[in-house]
Amino acid sequence: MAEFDRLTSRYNSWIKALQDNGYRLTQPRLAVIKVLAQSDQALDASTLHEKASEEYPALSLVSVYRTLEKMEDLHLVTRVHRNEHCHAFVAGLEGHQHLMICEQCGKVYYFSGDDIHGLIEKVEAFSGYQVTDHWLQLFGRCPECIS
Amino acid sequence: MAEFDRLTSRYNSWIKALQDNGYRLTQPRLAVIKVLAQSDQALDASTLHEKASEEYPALSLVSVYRTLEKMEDLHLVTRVHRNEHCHAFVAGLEGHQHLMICEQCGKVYYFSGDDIHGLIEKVEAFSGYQVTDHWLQLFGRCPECIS
DNA sequence: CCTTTTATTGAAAATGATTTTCAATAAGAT
DNA sequence: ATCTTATTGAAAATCATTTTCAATAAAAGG
Repeated sequence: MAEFDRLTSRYNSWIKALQDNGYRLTQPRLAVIKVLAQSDQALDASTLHEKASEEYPALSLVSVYRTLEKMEDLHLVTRVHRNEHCHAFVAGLEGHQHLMICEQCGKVYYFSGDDIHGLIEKVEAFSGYQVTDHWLQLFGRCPECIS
Repeated sequence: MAEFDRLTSRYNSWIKALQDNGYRLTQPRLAVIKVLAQSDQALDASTLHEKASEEYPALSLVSVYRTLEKMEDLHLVTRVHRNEHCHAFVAGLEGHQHLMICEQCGKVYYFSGDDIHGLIEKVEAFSGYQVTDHWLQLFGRCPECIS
Protein backbone atom coordinates (compact mmCIF):
# COMPACT_ATOMS: atom_id res chain seq x y z
CA MET A 1 0.00 0.00 0.00
CA ALA A 2 1.05 3.56 -0.66
CA GLU A 3 0.45 4.56 2.96
CA PHE A 4 2.70 1.82 4.27
CA ASP A 5 5.44 2.80 1.84
CA ARG A 6 5.27 6.44 2.78
CA LEU A 7 5.64 5.74 6.48
CA THR A 8 8.36 3.14 5.99
CA SER A 9 10.35 5.42 3.76
CA ARG A 10 10.09 8.14 6.36
CA TYR A 11 11.58 5.73 8.88
CA ASN A 12 14.39 4.86 6.48
CA SER A 13 15.18 8.46 5.67
CA TRP A 14 15.33 9.28 9.37
CA ILE A 15 17.79 6.44 9.89
CA LYS A 16 19.90 7.84 7.12
CA ALA A 17 19.73 11.33 8.59
CA LEU A 18 20.92 10.04 11.95
CA GLN A 19 23.83 8.22 10.34
CA ASP A 20 24.75 11.16 8.15
CA ASN A 21 24.99 13.31 11.24
CA GLY A 22 27.23 10.89 13.07
CA TYR A 23 24.67 9.47 15.46
CA ARG A 24 24.81 5.82 16.34
CA LEU A 25 21.93 3.57 15.44
CA THR A 26 21.10 2.18 18.84
CA GLN A 27 18.15 0.01 19.69
CA PRO A 28 16.47 2.58 21.96
CA ARG A 29 16.78 5.23 19.27
CA LEU A 30 15.49 2.98 16.53
CA ALA A 31 12.52 1.95 18.63
CA VAL A 32 11.55 5.56 19.27
CA ILE A 33 11.86 6.80 15.72
CA LYS A 34 10.14 3.75 14.34
CA VAL A 35 7.02 4.53 16.33
CA LEU A 36 7.06 8.23 15.56
CA ALA A 37 7.89 7.80 11.88
CA GLN A 38 5.09 5.35 11.41
CA SER A 39 2.49 7.25 13.41
CA ASP A 40 0.08 9.75 11.99
CA GLN A 41 -0.76 11.12 15.41
CA ALA A 42 0.82 13.74 17.58
CA LEU A 43 2.48 11.88 20.46
CA ASP A 44 3.91 13.15 23.70
CA ALA A 45 7.05 11.78 25.33
CA SER A 46 5.27 9.46 27.69
CA THR A 47 2.88 7.98 25.11
CA LEU A 48 5.81 7.52 22.80
CA HIS A 49 7.70 5.74 25.55
CA GLU A 50 4.76 3.45 26.11
CA LYS A 51 4.47 2.52 22.45
CA ALA A 52 8.17 2.20 21.76
CA SER A 53 8.57 -0.03 24.80
CA GLU A 54 6.63 -2.73 22.98
CA GLU A 55 9.42 -2.63 20.43
CA TYR A 56 12.25 -2.46 22.96
CA PRO A 57 11.11 -3.18 26.53
CA ALA A 58 14.24 -1.91 28.31
CA LEU A 59 13.66 1.53 26.84
CA SER A 60 13.89 4.36 29.32
CA LEU A 61 11.82 7.51 29.21
CA VAL A 62 15.04 9.49 29.37
CA SER A 63 16.08 8.07 26.02
CA VAL A 64 12.79 9.14 24.52
CA TYR A 65 13.49 12.71 25.57
CA ARG A 66 17.02 12.53 24.29
CA THR A 67 15.98 11.09 20.95
CA LEU A 68 13.27 13.70 20.50
CA GLU A 69 15.78 16.43 21.20
CA LYS A 70 18.07 15.20 18.45
CA MET A 71 15.23 14.68 15.99
CA GLU A 72 14.09 18.20 16.64
CA ASP A 73 17.60 19.53 16.08
CA LEU A 74 17.67 17.75 12.74
CA HIS A 75 14.22 19.19 11.92
CA LEU A 76 12.83 15.71 11.50
CA VAL A 77 10.06 16.23 14.01
CA THR A 78 8.05 19.26 15.00
CA ARG A 79 6.68 20.19 18.37
CA VAL A 80 2.98 21.05 18.41
CA HIS A 81 0.95 22.77 21.08
CA ARG A 82 -2.58 22.46 22.21
CA ASN A 83 -4.23 24.44 24.95
CA GLU A 84 -4.38 21.66 27.47
CA HIS A 85 -1.85 19.00 26.72
CA CYS A 86 0.98 21.09 25.49
CA HIS A 87 4.04 19.22 24.23
CA ALA A 88 3.46 16.66 21.52
CA PHE A 89 5.52 15.77 18.49
CA VAL A 90 4.75 14.97 14.89
CA ALA A 91 6.88 14.09 11.92
CA GLY A 92 8.42 17.30 10.68
CA LEU A 93 6.84 19.59 8.14
CA GLU A 94 8.75 18.82 4.96
CA GLY A 95 7.69 21.40 2.45
CA HIS A 96 4.07 21.41 3.49
CA GLN A 97 3.96 23.94 6.24
CA HIS A 98 0.80 23.53 8.26
CA LEU A 99 -1.16 20.96 10.07
CA MET A 100 -4.52 20.11 11.46
CA ILE A 101 -4.95 17.98 14.55
CA CYS A 102 -7.95 15.91 15.54
CA GLU A 103 -8.93 16.99 19.04
CA GLN A 104 -10.16 13.52 19.81
CA CYS A 105 -7.52 11.12 18.55
CA GLY A 106 -4.62 13.44 17.70
CA LYS A 107 -4.50 12.37 14.07
CA VAL A 108 -2.59 14.85 11.96
CA TYR A 109 -3.38 16.11 8.48
CA TYR A 110 -0.84 18.23 6.62
CA PHE A 111 -1.73 20.92 4.16
CA SER A 112 -0.01 23.76 2.37
CA GLY A 113 -0.96 27.26 3.27
CA ASP A 114 0.24 29.45 0.46
CA ASP A 115 -3.01 31.31 0.89
CA ILE A 116 -1.80 33.10 3.95
CA HIS A 117 1.18 34.79 2.35
CA GLY A 118 -1.03 37.65 1.27
CA LEU A 119 -2.36 38.01 4.77
CA ILE A 120 1.14 38.04 6.21
CA GLU A 121 2.25 40.78 3.86
CA LYS A 122 -0.76 42.83 4.80
CA VAL A 123 -0.08 42.46 8.50
CA GLU A 124 3.55 43.35 8.01
CA ALA A 125 2.57 46.54 6.21
CA PHE A 126 0.13 47.58 8.91
CA SER A 127 2.16 46.67 11.95
CA GLY A 128 5.71 47.45 10.94
CA TYR A 129 6.70 44.01 12.20
CA GLN A 130 9.05 41.83 10.19
CA VAL A 131 7.53 38.38 10.10
CA THR A 132 10.10 35.60 10.36
CA ASP A 133 7.89 32.66 11.08
CA HIS A 134 4.27 31.71 11.19
CA TRP A 135 2.32 29.06 12.85
CA LEU A 136 -1.04 27.91 11.64
CA GLN A 137 -2.77 25.03 13.30
CA LEU A 138 -6.32 23.92 12.79
CA PHE A 139 -8.18 21.86 15.34
CA GLY A 140 -11.20 19.71 14.77
CA ARG A 141 -12.46 16.22 14.23
CA CYS A 142 -11.07 13.75 11.77
CA PRO A 143 -13.46 11.72 9.59
CA GLU A 144 -13.22 8.67 11.85
CA CYS A 145 -13.98 10.63 15.00
CA ILE A 146 -16.95 12.43 13.45
CA SER A 147 -18.86 9.25 12.81
CA MET B 1 -2.86 59.60 25.37
CA ALA B 2 -5.07 57.10 23.58
CA GLU B 3 -2.70 54.23 24.42
CA PHE B 4 -2.82 54.98 28.13
CA ASP B 5 -6.61 55.16 28.06
CA ARG B 6 -6.94 51.89 26.24
CA LEU B 7 -4.82 50.01 28.75
CA THR B 8 -6.42 51.67 31.75
CA SER B 9 -9.89 50.94 30.53
CA ARG B 10 -8.90 47.33 30.03
CA TYR B 11 -7.83 47.23 33.67
CA ASN B 12 -11.13 48.75 34.76
CA SER B 13 -13.21 46.40 32.68
CA TRP B 14 -11.33 43.44 34.11
CA ILE B 15 -12.06 44.68 37.62
CA LYS B 16 -15.71 44.91 36.70
CA ALA B 17 -15.68 41.42 35.24
CA LEU B 18 -14.19 40.01 38.44
CA GLN B 19 -16.84 41.76 40.55
CA ASP B 20 -19.66 40.71 38.27
CA ASN B 21 -18.59 37.13 38.67
CA GLY B 22 -18.51 37.30 42.45
CA TYR B 23 -14.74 37.42 42.88
CA ARG B 24 -13.28 39.60 45.61
CA LEU B 25 -11.03 42.46 44.70
CA THR B 26 -7.99 41.54 46.70
CA GLN B 27 -4.65 43.28 46.59
CA PRO B 28 -2.77 40.30 45.13
CA ARG B 29 -5.35 39.94 42.38
CA LEU B 30 -5.41 43.63 41.56
CA ALA B 31 -1.63 43.75 41.38
CA VAL B 32 -1.53 40.86 38.93
CA ILE B 33 -4.25 42.07 36.61
CA LYS B 34 -2.91 45.61 36.69
CA VAL B 35 0.39 44.46 35.26
CA LEU B 36 -1.14 42.18 32.68
CA ALA B 37 -3.86 44.60 31.62
CA GLN B 38 -1.36 47.36 31.10
CA SER B 39 1.24 45.26 29.34
CA ASP B 40 1.46 44.81 25.63
CA GLN B 41 3.78 41.83 25.97
CA ALA B 42 3.19 38.16 26.46
CA LEU B 43 4.20 37.40 30.05
CA ASP B 44 4.72 34.09 31.80
CA ALA B 45 3.74 33.42 35.40
CA SER B 46 7.14 34.05 36.85
CA THR B 47 7.78 37.31 34.97
CA LEU B 48 4.33 38.45 35.92
CA HIS B 49 5.08 37.65 39.54
CA GLU B 50 8.26 39.66 39.37
CA LYS B 51 6.54 42.70 37.92
CA ALA B 52 3.43 42.55 40.07
CA SER B 53 5.59 42.23 43.19
CA GLU B 54 6.71 45.81 42.69
CA GLU B 55 3.07 46.72 43.11
CA TYR B 56 2.42 44.38 46.05
CA PRO B 57 5.61 42.93 47.53
CA ALA B 58 3.97 40.19 49.60
CA LEU B 59 2.54 38.65 46.43
CA SER B 60 3.07 34.93 46.12
CA LEU B 61 3.68 33.09 42.89
CA VAL B 62 0.79 30.81 43.79
CA SER B 63 -1.59 33.75 43.62
CA VAL B 64 -0.32 34.61 40.17
CA TYR B 65 -1.21 31.13 38.98
CA ARG B 66 -4.58 31.29 40.67
CA THR B 67 -5.39 34.67 39.20
CA LEU B 68 -4.35 33.61 35.72
CA GLU B 69 -6.58 30.57 36.01
CA LYS B 70 -9.60 32.72 36.78
CA MET B 71 -8.81 35.27 34.11
CA GLU B 72 -8.54 32.48 31.59
CA ASP B 73 -11.89 31.05 32.71
CA LEU B 74 -13.45 34.46 32.16
CA HIS B 75 -11.76 34.64 28.74
CA LEU B 76 -10.01 37.82 29.74
CA VAL B 77 -6.56 36.46 28.96
CA THR B 78 -5.30 34.01 26.37
CA ARG B 79 -2.50 31.53 26.62
CA VAL B 80 0.08 31.68 23.86
CA HIS B 81 2.80 29.23 22.93
CA ARG B 82 6.24 29.61 21.51
CA ASN B 83 8.62 26.83 20.67
CA GLU B 84 10.98 27.36 23.55
CA HIS B 85 9.27 29.22 26.34
CA CYS B 86 5.88 27.69 26.19
CA HIS B 87 3.27 29.19 28.52
CA ALA B 88 2.78 32.93 28.34
CA PHE B 89 -0.35 35.01 28.64
CA VAL B 90 -1.71 38.03 26.83
CA ALA B 91 -4.86 40.06 27.19
CA GLY B 92 -7.63 38.06 25.58
CA LEU B 93 -8.58 38.21 21.96
CA GLU B 94 -11.71 40.32 21.96
CA GLY B 95 -13.15 40.07 18.48
CA HIS B 96 -9.82 40.19 16.68
CA GLN B 97 -8.74 36.63 16.55
CA HIS B 98 -5.04 36.44 15.88
CA LEU B 99 -1.79 37.76 17.11
CA MET B 100 1.79 38.34 16.23
CA ILE B 101 4.55 38.17 18.82
CA CYS B 102 7.94 39.83 18.70
CA GLU B 103 10.53 37.09 19.21
CA GLN B 104 12.84 39.53 20.92
CA CYS B 105 10.71 41.48 23.38
CA GLY B 106 7.42 39.58 23.34
CA LYS B 107 5.39 42.59 22.23
CA VAL B 108 2.02 41.56 20.85
CA TYR B 109 0.16 42.92 17.84
CA TYR B 110 -3.42 41.87 17.21
CA PHE B 111 -4.95 41.51 13.78
CA SER B 112 -8.03 40.05 12.24
CA GLY B 113 -7.69 37.06 10.00
CA ASP B 114 -10.85 36.82 8.01
CA ASP B 115 -8.65 35.96 5.08
CA ILE B 116 -8.13 32.41 6.26
CA HIS B 117 -11.76 31.36 6.23
CA GLY B 118 -11.47 30.41 2.59
CA LEU B 119 -8.39 28.35 3.33
CA ILE B 120 -10.13 26.57 6.17
CA GLU B 121 -13.07 25.64 3.99
CA LYS B 122 -10.73 24.30 1.36
CA VAL B 123 -8.86 22.16 3.88
CA GLU B 124 -12.13 20.86 5.30
CA ALA B 125 -13.24 19.77 1.85
CA PHE B 126 -9.99 17.97 1.08
CA SER B 127 -9.42 16.31 4.42
CA GLY B 128 -12.89 15.44 5.59
CA TYR B 129 -12.06 17.01 8.95
CA GLN B 130 -14.54 19.27 10.70
CA VAL B 131 -12.62 22.31 11.84
CA THR B 132 -13.72 23.61 15.23
CA ASP B 133 -10.90 25.97 16.04
CA HIS B 134 -7.90 27.55 14.45
CA TRP B 135 -4.77 29.04 15.74
CA LEU B 136 -2.70 31.47 13.77
CA GLN B 137 0.33 33.08 15.28
CA LEU B 138 2.97 35.08 13.49
CA PHE B 139 6.43 35.53 14.89
CA GLY B 140 8.92 38.21 14.01
CA ARG B 141 10.46 41.47 15.07
CA CYS B 142 8.55 44.50 16.19
CA PRO B 143 9.55 47.92 14.83
CA GLU B 144 11.57 48.79 17.96
CA CYS B 145 13.52 45.55 17.89
CA ILE B 146 14.31 45.84 14.18
CA SER B 147 16.20 49.10 14.59
C1' DC C 1 -18.56 51.32 62.44
C1' DC C 2 -18.05 46.59 64.29
C1' DT C 3 -18.89 41.80 63.74
C1' DT C 4 -19.37 37.79 61.07
C1' DT C 5 -18.89 34.85 57.20
C1' DT C 6 -16.26 32.75 53.93
C1' DA C 7 -13.37 33.46 49.72
C1' DT C 8 -8.69 34.16 49.35
C1' DT C 9 -4.16 34.20 50.86
C1' DG C 10 0.99 32.58 51.54
C1' DA C 11 3.96 28.84 53.08
C1' DA C 12 5.03 24.34 52.66
C1' DA C 13 4.38 19.98 50.73
C1' DA C 14 3.11 17.29 46.77
C1' DT C 15 3.06 16.36 42.05
C1' DG C 16 4.57 15.84 37.34
C1' DA C 17 7.44 16.73 33.59
C1' DT C 18 11.97 17.28 32.10
C1' DT C 19 17.13 17.46 32.74
C1' DT C 20 21.47 16.21 34.72
C1' DT C 21 24.85 13.12 36.68
C1' DC C 22 27.37 9.07 36.44
C1' DA C 23 29.06 4.47 36.09
C1' DA C 24 28.06 0.65 32.91
C1' DT C 25 27.29 -0.79 28.13
C1' DA C 26 27.30 -1.48 23.28
C1' DA C 27 28.02 0.67 18.47
C1' DG C 28 31.11 1.06 15.16
C1' DA C 29 35.94 2.14 13.89
C1' DT C 30 40.61 0.01 13.73
C1' DA D 1 38.76 -9.30 18.36
C1' DT D 2 39.77 -5.05 20.55
C1' DC D 3 39.39 -0.38 21.60
C1' DT D 4 37.25 4.11 21.86
C1' DT D 5 33.72 6.81 23.06
C1' DA D 6 28.79 7.94 22.22
C1' DT D 7 24.91 6.29 24.38
C1' DT D 8 22.42 4.06 27.83
C1' DG D 9 19.27 3.45 32.24
C1' DA D 10 18.80 4.48 37.14
C1' DA D 11 18.76 7.78 40.43
C1' DA D 12 19.04 12.39 41.81
C1' DA D 13 18.23 17.12 40.71
C1' DT D 14 15.62 20.76 38.85
C1' DC D 15 11.73 23.38 37.42
C1' DA D 16 6.95 24.55 36.79
C1' DT D 17 2.60 23.94 38.56
C1' DT D 18 -0.98 22.29 41.93
C1' DT D 19 -2.72 21.03 46.34
C1' DT D 20 -3.25 21.36 51.30
C1' DC D 21 -4.15 23.96 55.20
C1' DA D 22 -4.29 27.25 58.84
C1' DA D 23 -4.33 32.32 58.93
C1' DT D 24 -6.17 36.60 56.91
C1' DA D 25 -8.86 40.12 54.92
C1' DA D 26 -12.94 41.39 51.75
C1' DA D 27 -17.43 42.58 51.83
C1' DA D 28 -22.07 41.73 53.65
C1' DG D 29 -25.16 42.39 57.55
C1' DG D 30 -26.25 44.26 61.73
